[in-house]
Amino acid sequence: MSDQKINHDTRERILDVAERLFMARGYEGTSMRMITAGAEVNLAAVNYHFGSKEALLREVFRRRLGWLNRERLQVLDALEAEAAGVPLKPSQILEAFFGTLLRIGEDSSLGGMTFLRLLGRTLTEPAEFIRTFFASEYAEVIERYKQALFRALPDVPKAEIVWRLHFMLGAMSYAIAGTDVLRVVTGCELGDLAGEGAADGVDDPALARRLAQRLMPFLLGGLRAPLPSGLESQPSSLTSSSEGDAQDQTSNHLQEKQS
Amino acid sequence: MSDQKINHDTRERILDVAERLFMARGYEGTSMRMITAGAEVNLAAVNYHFGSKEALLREVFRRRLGWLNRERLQVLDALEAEAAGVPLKPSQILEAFFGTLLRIGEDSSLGGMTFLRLLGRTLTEPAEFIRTFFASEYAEVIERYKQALFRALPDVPKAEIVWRLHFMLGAMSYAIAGTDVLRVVTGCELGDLAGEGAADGVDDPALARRLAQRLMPFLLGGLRAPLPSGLESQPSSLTSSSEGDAQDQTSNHLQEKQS
DNA sequence: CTAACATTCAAACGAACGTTTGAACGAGAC
DNA sequence: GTCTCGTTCAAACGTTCGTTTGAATGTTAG
Repeated sequence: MSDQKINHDTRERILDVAERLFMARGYEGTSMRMITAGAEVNLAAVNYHFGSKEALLREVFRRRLGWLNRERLQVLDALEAEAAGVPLKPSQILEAFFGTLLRIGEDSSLGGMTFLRLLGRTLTEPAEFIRTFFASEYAEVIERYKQALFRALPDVPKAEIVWRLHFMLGAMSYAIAGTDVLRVVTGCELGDLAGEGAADGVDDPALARRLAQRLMPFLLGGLRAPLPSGLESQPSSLTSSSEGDAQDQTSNHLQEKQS
Repeated sequence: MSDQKINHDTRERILDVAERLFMARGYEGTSMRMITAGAEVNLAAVNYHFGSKEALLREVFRRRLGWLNRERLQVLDALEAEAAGVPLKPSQILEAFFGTLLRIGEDSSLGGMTFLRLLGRTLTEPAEFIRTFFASEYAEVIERYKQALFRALPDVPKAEIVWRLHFMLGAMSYAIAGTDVLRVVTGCELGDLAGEGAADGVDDPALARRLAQRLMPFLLGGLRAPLPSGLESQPSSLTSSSEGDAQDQTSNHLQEKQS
């Protein structure tokens, strides 16, 4: 078992190029010939090293998601250990979840903005095997953070928390991936958008920091918004089961006390 | 110019099937043979009636976006006329923008949930011509609502408003399109999620209503969240130009007074 | 009837797709 | 030297892609 990294040069070069191309053109929009040409390797190299195009995509993500999942669980563990039984504040949980993610964008050895944008965009890829893969990769972490949010907001219906977690994931995913729609929104008249276009453009690692700074307050505001009013007066079987608890509040159970 | 709807049967059937398939499998993942087989027309029919696959996709959207753009402008016009110079409340603007959109999901003649999900998913399609098309289709409406938000929140930096508009678009797009990630989030332990799975599943028009009810408070909460703290102390040239105004606030300029 | 027209059809086009093959290469062990 | 083994290579595999063609069809007008 000396060192098995005899020829990881080709492998890594393929992974790097695939990561960039999948980000820019999507899975179906990227051909093996684009990848191998970009990596300056033979066409057969992908199938030799990874087996198939699908397996290549999985490996592109596995290379990065290991760190992300580990770090997210670790940060949450540390927070909960430090709290010693006291429920965490929602802001702490969001910071752990989204802050850890956005740190990827600042560190090119973790994938940088390229992988961050790939991650955001791939969550909406329609291909079946991609969604299956992500479901299995994310399941444990999502579950842990969901439970943490349940404990942090005991008076909020769990279904509401799940919805809002979903909304937050969407805002983040979209914010990361959608440089184009952002340009549509901004470009109409406001081309300067606080540093956009400065430095290295969309690959600027500082962009991740700025993004986090903007995104976190938005997410927290959304998570702690007042509950929808007509929630309990829904006509049909809105509450199918196990939802009879704590559904009759109207406003500020969501305020976390400012420390 | 008698009536030019001699044979819109084939056209409409193709558009319906294409809409559904583009939603389920994406643009690149949908072949002309799937479309024509599903619509039970000849393979050449698409090229005969629409010219190309790209033109077909554009027509799929044009068929629906006309109403949406018209309605959105009209609702905003009505609101501003009624207000007679007084700035609108953010909640009114969001209701006009997102409420109009979500109404599509309740009305199958406007496209229903199928088109709504297609719309959400297509915003993140990587193909160049799709983004170009959307940019031109959305530009006017986005600009109008952006300006309305600027007037509604005069003390908030414009760049911040643009960012948050972007976040809101993302949360909505994702919430609509992402039934799968939602299932990952929910399916872990909470399979009942307040009516999910009831009635006709994801195509249930009532889902749009429930979604709107959940989404609007979240978006409002995010839009009116406190501004990020370290905004003005950014090291590099964060404010490149025309951003010297009203950037030094910290908290509650965003509260709209409750009426 | 015929002529003109819009539409449908089966068949084929060339290009691009992911994958496989079998020979060639090159370093290390014996 | 030879043999081995991991890797690279050019070439081809069979399939599917979007598009085009030209004849067949049905409808309408003169």
